[in-house]
Amino acid sequence: MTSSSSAGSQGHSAPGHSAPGHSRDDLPEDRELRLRRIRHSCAHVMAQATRERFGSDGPVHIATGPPTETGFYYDFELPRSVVPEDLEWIEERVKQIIAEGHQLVRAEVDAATAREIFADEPFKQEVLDGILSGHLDDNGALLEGDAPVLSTYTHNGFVDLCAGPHVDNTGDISPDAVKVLSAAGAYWRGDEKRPMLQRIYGTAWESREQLDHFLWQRSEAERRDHRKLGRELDLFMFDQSAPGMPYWLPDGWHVLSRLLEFSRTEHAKRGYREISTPLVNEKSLWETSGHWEHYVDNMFQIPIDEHRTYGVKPMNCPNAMIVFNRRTWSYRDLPLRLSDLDVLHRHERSGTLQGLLRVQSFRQDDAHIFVAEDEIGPELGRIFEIVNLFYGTFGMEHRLRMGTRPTSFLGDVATWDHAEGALREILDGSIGPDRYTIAEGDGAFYGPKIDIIMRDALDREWQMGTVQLDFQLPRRFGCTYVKADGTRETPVVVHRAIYGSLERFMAVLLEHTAGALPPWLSPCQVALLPVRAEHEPLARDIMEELGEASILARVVDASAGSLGARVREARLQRVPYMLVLGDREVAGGTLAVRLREGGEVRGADRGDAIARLRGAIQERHRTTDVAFADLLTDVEVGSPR
RNA sequence: GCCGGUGUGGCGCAGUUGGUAGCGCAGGCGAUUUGUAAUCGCCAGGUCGUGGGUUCGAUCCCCACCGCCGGCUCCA
Repeated sequence: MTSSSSAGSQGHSAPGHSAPGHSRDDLPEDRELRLRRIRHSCAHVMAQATRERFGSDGPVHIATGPPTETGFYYDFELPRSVVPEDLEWIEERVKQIIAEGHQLVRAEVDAATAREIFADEPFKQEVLDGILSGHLDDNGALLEGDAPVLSTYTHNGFVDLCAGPHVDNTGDISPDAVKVLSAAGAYWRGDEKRPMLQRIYGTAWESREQLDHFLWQRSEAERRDHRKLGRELDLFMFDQSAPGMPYWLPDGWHVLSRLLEFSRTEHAKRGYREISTPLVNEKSLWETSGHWEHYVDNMFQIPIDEHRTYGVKPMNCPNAMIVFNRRTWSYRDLPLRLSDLDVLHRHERSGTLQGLLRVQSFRQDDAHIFVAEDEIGPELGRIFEIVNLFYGTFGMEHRLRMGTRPTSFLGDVATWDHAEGALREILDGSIGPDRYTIAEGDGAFYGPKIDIIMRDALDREWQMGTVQLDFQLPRRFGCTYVKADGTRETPVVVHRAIYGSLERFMAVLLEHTAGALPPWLSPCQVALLPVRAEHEPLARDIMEELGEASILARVVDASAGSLGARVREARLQRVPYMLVLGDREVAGGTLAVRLREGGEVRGADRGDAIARLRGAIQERHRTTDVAFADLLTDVEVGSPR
């Protein structure tokens, strides 16, 4: 896990915000275990309450109910849909049962007894099938070794098949630290071909304060939702006629363009050459690439007549192969680095779109590198230098995940082992052995990969950048280069994107910064606020000087409202710097600089202040205070509002 | 695609037990010329997501479709 501070997304005061409810010598693992026990037990209690609630309407079948990172859920097959009143009722009942203080009694049972106890529970029978066959645990995951012991936990007459652990007594749980949150559908065993069950989510903590803190965090997340910020800051929009296809508005497009510009500049320095290729290609290209076989469901198709169909590109790689194949290459030309920032379209199943996080049209800072097999390692090193530069620049928390050979794969094991070894080596060297995870079998079918994972405001994880090794596409397209001995060899292709989808990156960036973008990305970097109309000439004069220093400024005239109103508006728009211009500034020839992150410098030398603004922007500082730190007497760190 | 919810002026929301709708902010106009988070007044703006059905009459009831929200599945 690579992390560092983010621009102003922290530092709010909150109910119970200061280290909720655990002492200093309290080990994190102990706390985790206690929470797991509480939550797991809450799931059982909720299952009992739910059965009571729905029992009169028809049969209730319980499935499984594990603890989660912040709470718990339980899956049921119910005689009718869950409505909000049900959740209220269930929550009250859960609290009641907890308060009654029931023992949770563990019992080990043999298979026949277990079958008997859960005779009316088809899902439990299936769980038993799995456990007894010795292959699956109750989440359906593969197990190693002997079949485990079967155990049940019973409280208040409610029996559940469960390995535990649980609290000893429901009295160990604080009823007012438990809340039933929501209901949603979920497939049995996560398999869309199996029945849809109803899942009820809840959250549970050690204390009321911890619960309040959690709920406060959720409301904060709502405030930082990039969709909301996109509207408020007028960055992007959607229209019903193009679901999941963002319209980038002037300010939003400005930000996105700066991101692209940064990418272009840094890649050009490193030998990447940018290309742009057709948006649509005739179907035969997609047949060659294998997309028509493996990816049609995600492709927009354009039928031209009964003989021809075009496919809108969901990826850039096939066209990169075509570009490569236009001539003969020597080993001296490798690695050949072709970047491509074109728009891609992927048709997604309805119900999966999520603001900018999951869209149907987007662009990637994509590149395809044609490389000789023995050059993979060094090239990966160069890629991770870019990764570190980018993610260091934004200072956003992320983690890396390596995906290894899947069960169904192309090519031979030796090549895979070699590639995985190269990836691992580069990760250990440039990131650190403990700073990435391995997802066994999670690689692409054509090669292993490393993904950059980030979290959104609601703590959901998203794949951002990716680095993938591909041994298959160059083969399918007959790509070759001439080796020193005159023979031909197929190059390996490295697919890589650093931001990943620019749209998704923008979403996460907005949520991490709560809209307070780093000044170098801001569509307006400085707001010039003349106190009265007579100060407007000074404002225009300064704007011109800022313009010469490549600083984006806007004058907000006095006619736009009181100074207070204009300051408020500038803050809501997250403008990084505000210059209030009045009599004092006219008289002294100085500037009063107010910083978005808090703090103000009055009487600053005009030339010096502008130089500092320019420096902060050019150096891509993440917050406004860095460049003025030595001048500030009272710096508050925190996001606006 | 599946489960549940939802759709009223640019945004955030009321509302009509069925008789074609209001509020705040934003916007326009006028007054106010203001030293760091909202100056005051007036005005304008909506075929209540779309298409069917029931009804004398539908924004409200029913059906279908579309979008959006939360999950599941899938994924950058």
